[in-house]
Amino acid sequence: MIKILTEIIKRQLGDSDFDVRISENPERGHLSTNAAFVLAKEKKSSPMKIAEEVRSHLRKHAPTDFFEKIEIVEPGFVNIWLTDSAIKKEFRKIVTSKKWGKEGKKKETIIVEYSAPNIAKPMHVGHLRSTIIGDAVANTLEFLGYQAVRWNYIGDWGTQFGKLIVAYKLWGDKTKIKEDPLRAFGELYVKFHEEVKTHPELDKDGQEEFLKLEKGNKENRKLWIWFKKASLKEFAKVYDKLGVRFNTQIGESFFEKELDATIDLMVKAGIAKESEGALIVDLDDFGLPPAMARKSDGGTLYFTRDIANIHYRIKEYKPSEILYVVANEQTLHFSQIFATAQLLGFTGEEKGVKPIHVKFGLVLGEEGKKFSSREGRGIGLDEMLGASTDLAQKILEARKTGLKKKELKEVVKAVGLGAVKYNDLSQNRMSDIVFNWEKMLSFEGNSAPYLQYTYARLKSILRKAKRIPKLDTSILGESPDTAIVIKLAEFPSVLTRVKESYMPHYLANYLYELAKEINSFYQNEPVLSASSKLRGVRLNLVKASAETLKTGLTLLGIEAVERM
RNA sequence: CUCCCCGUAGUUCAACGGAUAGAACGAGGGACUUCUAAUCCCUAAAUCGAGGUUCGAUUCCUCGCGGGGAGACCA
Repeated sequence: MIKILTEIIKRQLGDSDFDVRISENPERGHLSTNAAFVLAKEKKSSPMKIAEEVRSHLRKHAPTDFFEKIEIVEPGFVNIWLTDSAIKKEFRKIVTSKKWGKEGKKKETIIVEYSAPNIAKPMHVGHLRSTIIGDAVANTLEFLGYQAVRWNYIGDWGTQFGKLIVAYKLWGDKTKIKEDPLRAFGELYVKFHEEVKTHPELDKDGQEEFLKLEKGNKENRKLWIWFKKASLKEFAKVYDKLGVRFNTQIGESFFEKELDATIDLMVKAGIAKESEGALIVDLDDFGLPPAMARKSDGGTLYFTRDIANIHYRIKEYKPSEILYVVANEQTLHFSQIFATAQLLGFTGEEKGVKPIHVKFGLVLGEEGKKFSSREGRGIGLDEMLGASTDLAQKILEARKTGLKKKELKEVVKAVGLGAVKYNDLSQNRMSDIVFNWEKMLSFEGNSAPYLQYTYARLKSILRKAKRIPKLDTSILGESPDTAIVIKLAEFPSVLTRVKESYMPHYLANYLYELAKEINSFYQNEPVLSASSKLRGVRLNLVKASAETLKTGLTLLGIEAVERM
């Protein structure tokens, strides 16, 4: 409905960045738009005049019997009242659609790189952000019909492995690694960086060991394979717990063979030059510091591999967009990658590929400082999930839900995990998150358990109703009922917004608003005991709301539970 | 020194250039014989500062201030 009106205005008056939204106040109708202001600025005309045009175009091109009233308010707002019949029709559309908001298959492929842990370091809350944001983005893209390539770009190459090899040779403990590889690697990593402070020559040793690894040294190669295998196994467990999946886990090492060719490409294109023994790409024209493609000892860097990577991705998948769901701190790196890719002719207007850094703020410790894996600080994922599920367990047991053991376990898992995910996804991804146990473990108010609880309550009503009658809108109730229909009608445009901005918190916020409205609704308006016709309408309303909540939660990677 | 992100109730966050700046937690008050009180209803409480652009600025621009991050041989 919102999309239809937006389309009409766009077709008649121009494709600009205005919006049609639900009015905040019933005095301003059901819907309102700022189109007149936006278009007036472009056409250098007066908003009031354009508003008149908007009104007449809407009247002419919308389905018949759609508007009750279209009002123009100084200095150019357009407020729309829909007819009962238009609202009923929309309601019918929502109820009869197989999955409300889902769109048909599209041809575009979009690569989403997310999670991307380093095998020499344990995952921490920072990786968690990338993983859940990326997962939510990829889910939404697929729901909207795009081909999403879920890519876990494993950090399995680079000087860090030289360092790890040095550390292992000096202090490594085989049995410890076998017991808990990620913890053991983490400890070695921390130890190395501690020792470097007093023995700076270790850094050089690390670089040498990495160079040996790059050149194919057998012993280092063997160690590296062992480290990688052990880590991947642990990662798989984590992803399983999180309920996250990928299409590919191709990591940095995959591009090892292509690095010479990539460097060649840069040299031939005339964008790489020698400097102090290293090879650098000058990016002055982009206002960026130069990027290093090859170290003075001949070793390669993250930058080199990412260039090879973007080249490969474009050739292999012909994507329309490549999303890098990576923390804010790497902004400079991606600016350099994107600039270089453009210089090499991989991307650009006419190529049809848009690389996008979907960046997000850091997770800061409770004291507001960065978690540093070099110093071994930070909160582990297990610790977080553990605390969260423990609390869910405690609350559920106290509630005497009568759930069977097996079901209880599943609900505990869904609630515990959901709370952690939602805590992250409900916030604008740009801002830093100050890690806060109290907030993360808040199962009230704006939280995943609130949404899950709302869903469970709605399902409970539906269960008690036994049968959901076919929708008969002849008496769609007044304001509280129609307000919810209109809220449901907003869902598709929310998804569009998530796609355009890659901000899943718009969806989280929408679900919260919807849940609040429907909660308030059934608190005040009887469903089961309403007169038979109204009961039918309301049951359908409850059903549609429940389904939309479930769809939205699923897109966020959060499970909806039937009872809790 | 340069660049990037952020700055909104006591706290943690919303507000896609729009109309009266919304929530949650916390504080105070109220609602379970009635579809699960992880709920609902009510009250108090905020835009870092100074300029500018605009019919209209929390939002855009400039300059400050404060916090976080990044700045060639890590990723």
